[in-house]
Amino acid sequence: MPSTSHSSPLCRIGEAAKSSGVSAANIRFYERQGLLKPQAREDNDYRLYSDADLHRLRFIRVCRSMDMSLDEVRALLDLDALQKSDCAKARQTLDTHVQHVRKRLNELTLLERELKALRQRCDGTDEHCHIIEALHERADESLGDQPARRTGHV
Amino acid sequence: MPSTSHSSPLCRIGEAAKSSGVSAANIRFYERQGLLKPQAREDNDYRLYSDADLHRLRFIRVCRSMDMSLDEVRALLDLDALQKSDCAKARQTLDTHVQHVRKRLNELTLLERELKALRQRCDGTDEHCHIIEALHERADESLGDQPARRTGHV
DNA sequence: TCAAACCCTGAAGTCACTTTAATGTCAAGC
DNA sequence: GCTTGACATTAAAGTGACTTCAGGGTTTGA
Repeated sequence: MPSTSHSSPLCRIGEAAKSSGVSAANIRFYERQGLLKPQAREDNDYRLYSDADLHRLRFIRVCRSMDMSLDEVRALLDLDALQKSDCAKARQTLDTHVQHVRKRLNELTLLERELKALRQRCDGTDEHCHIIEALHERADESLGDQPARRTGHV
Repeated sequence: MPSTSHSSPLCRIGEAAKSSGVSAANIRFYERQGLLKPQAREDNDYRLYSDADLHRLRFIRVCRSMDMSLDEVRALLDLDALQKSDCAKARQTLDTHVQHVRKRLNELTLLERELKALRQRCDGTDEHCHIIEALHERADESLGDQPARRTGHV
């Protein structure tokens, strides 16, 4: 039992995981990353989370669900802790992030168009596979152009 | 007079990198992953790539630029090597991939909308930062809903 | 009493790379 | 002959955001 006192709503990591939608392993990971510390530990070293902790955890999850990097989330949390609510910085963080998302969105839109075109070249009516064929053609075409690599982010 | 000898024009890794847009370190990485082997080695152990190798490398790059995983690329290369041109499997690989891309595209479209809305809540005219405020609200709202995690792919 | 379900830690695995470190090769210039 | 610099080699570690595993300890309920 975490605590017999009804006025302290502390919960263990499993409960925290369930209520936040973040896995226990992930919560521990966030702790190692310095994003979240349980308010207390039981005698047996079990982590105990307060409502404020759970809120912070959900805050992190909301940001992550918006594809912000942990560094961006950290920035917002720190900003928030300053209590100054430095609006300019928060807006900048968000603007930068929106740009990332938009860039990736454009890339994917173009990509979907390409894949659709590629897919249409082979509808099964032909003996020969035009998809692999088309990829070979592209490999030949791409003799001189740019790398066009992914960032891994967004 | 053009040479009648059909000696293949082999190049070293730096040249291969330049001509394919894939970094030398990345080419070595692909080799470790079993995707590409240089046709030969010099006496000093320098890798030597043939035109066919370079084509294969560009094939890989084209697939990667379409966000296929290395496993998907491997599948296509293997399929191609079978010479059977198993169209059904190629189509399946592509269809699965298209689905990934589309899913991610939808996610990002919704995300952009959310971020725009979030961004609009704070235009600097107010003292208090509504962005962080809004994130806190969302954290409160999200008490009961699903994790909504990313796959890391696409 | 005992098994299932929970918790702990540290370490390794994932993906697609990049970076670093330490070493080897080779042509050009002094 | 010697140095400089651009290339090449390897193994190993770092990246981000986690997950999974190994090997324990603790709690809970039948």
